[in-house]
Amino acid sequence: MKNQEVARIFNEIADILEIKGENPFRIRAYRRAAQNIDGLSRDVKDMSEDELRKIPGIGADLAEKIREYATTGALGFYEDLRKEVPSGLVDLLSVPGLGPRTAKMLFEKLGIKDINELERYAREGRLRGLPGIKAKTEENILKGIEMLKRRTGRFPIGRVLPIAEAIIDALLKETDVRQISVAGSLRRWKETIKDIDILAVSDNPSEMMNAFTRLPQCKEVLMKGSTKSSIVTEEGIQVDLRVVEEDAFGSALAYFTGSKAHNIRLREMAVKKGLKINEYGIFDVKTGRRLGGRDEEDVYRLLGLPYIPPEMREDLGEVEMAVEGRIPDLIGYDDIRGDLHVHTRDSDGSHDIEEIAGAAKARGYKYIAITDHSKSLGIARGMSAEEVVEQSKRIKAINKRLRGIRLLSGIELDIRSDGSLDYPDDILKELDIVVASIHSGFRQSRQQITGRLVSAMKNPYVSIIAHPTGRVIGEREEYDVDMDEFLRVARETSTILEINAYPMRLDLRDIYIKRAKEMGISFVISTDTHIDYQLDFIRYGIGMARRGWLEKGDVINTYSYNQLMKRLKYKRAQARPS
DNA sequence: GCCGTTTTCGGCCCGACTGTTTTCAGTCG
Repeated sequence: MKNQEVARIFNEIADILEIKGENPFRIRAYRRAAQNIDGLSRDVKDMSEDELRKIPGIGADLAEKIREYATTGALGFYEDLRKEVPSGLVDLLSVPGLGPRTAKMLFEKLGIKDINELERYAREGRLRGLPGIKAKTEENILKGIEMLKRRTGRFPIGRVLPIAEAIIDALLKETDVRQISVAGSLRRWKETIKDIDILAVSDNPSEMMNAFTRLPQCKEVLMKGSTKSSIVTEEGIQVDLRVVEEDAFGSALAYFTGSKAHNIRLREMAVKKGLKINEYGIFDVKTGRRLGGRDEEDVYRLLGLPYIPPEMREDLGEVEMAVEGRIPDLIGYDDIRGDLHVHTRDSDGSHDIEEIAGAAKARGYKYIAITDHSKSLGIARGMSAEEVVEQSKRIKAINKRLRGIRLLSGIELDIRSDGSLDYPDDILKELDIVVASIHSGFRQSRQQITGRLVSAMKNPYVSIIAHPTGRVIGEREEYDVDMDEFLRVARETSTILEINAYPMRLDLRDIYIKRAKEMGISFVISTDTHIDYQLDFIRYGIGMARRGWLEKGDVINTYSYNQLMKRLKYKRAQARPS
């Protein structure tokens, strides 16, 4: 996928143009284009010039630049630009508090052209005396460099959300909170999170600030003010708490939830309607009168739009959809009726079948599928064909005893590195559900990997492809799937695609979900549970599904048991020669 | 550089904070 490369180059162009002091709107155009390309599910190198120009923020010029890069592997404009500014100088912009104007000035006055030189000059006290720089600024630059050095990057949402919830619980318990909510990318359920934003209404803000900075989770207080404080947790995650007036809670929540690009779109619309939106409310520009802001809905209502759920607020077409009144009715966090990817002690899970069934029933589920590993996965104690047959019989017997929940007998079937499957069809056809997935040969060529997935989907008994891209967030890249071909065959064979809710996977990811949905593909949201509490991971999968704009009907494990069984049989019936 | 119920030029989101200033520039989200 060339998209990430193109996005990186456009961002670097924007950095260089900033240092050069170019037109800020031109710079913004590059950044917006970079962001929209990064969020694209199709590879730009497969897109025609016309298709490229349909991407918001891409006009004739940038479409041509993308094409040049996609076809030649280089971009002349970028290469020329890089000759004008030393590459280390661009890195200076990553120092918090140091922007393009300062970077340029440092280069021109002192010849500083990378972070190491900057640090040396600052330590020696040789920055002070430059225009606008005294001891304090010098100190802040050193602090910024320190922060950069121990910057921990982004954390998977599965690690961050529980921390945020624990903090909110503690604040609810210990202080006089009227309203409280997470905001930021966490509220949008992004797969990775940089910091936690919490927004609250309180009669006693200073009490909140005290309680917040004294939390057991707090390792370091970065700043503490009367309505805004920041701390760092044990895990190295920054948490910001802001207290606002009750009348402005809605507009502040919209503002701090973002995304920035989404907010900009809303404010552009507001300007055209003679309105002004900020974190304090929605105002009539002419009269200065405040029109709303208590509830988040006010913001959208006053713009004449339907409410846009946080998970959609990425400026990836949701504003246009809202204008047309076509915001989808997203799947809800309580809509799942069963988990269709669950392991037991028969392979590498921690519970026996009845225990995990009980845990699922306790969560209100109506069914679960037992999908232990097949034999090729030796390290996970994969089951032989005989063992699967035996397990399937056992499940049928247990089903007769169980009340209130049904078990599907299934398998997580390994797609071997040569593309063959672990069991013959006459075993598979006896199972209720077959979840096929890749666990080996991750580095094979695009052609090989895609070929394996395609041949698995063409098997009439393969119901679902689990974790289709194989990525592990922060650890393992996606393997090289030809997504166009993969989705085409999924559609053609009525194969269901899994959204694996395991927090380190979240696979399929949002951008592919959105595209698959447009093609009319069905999904399942599953946890890949190995121990009972992992059943609760389902919400991360739902968050991802909502980011992919899925509705309840797109997801088969929102169906009743009977509907579900009908859908599972559908593919087998399709494939049968008439 | 993009874009158009203010269409092919002339606009382009909004405010807070900080450190340096004496009215503001730079940076950030």
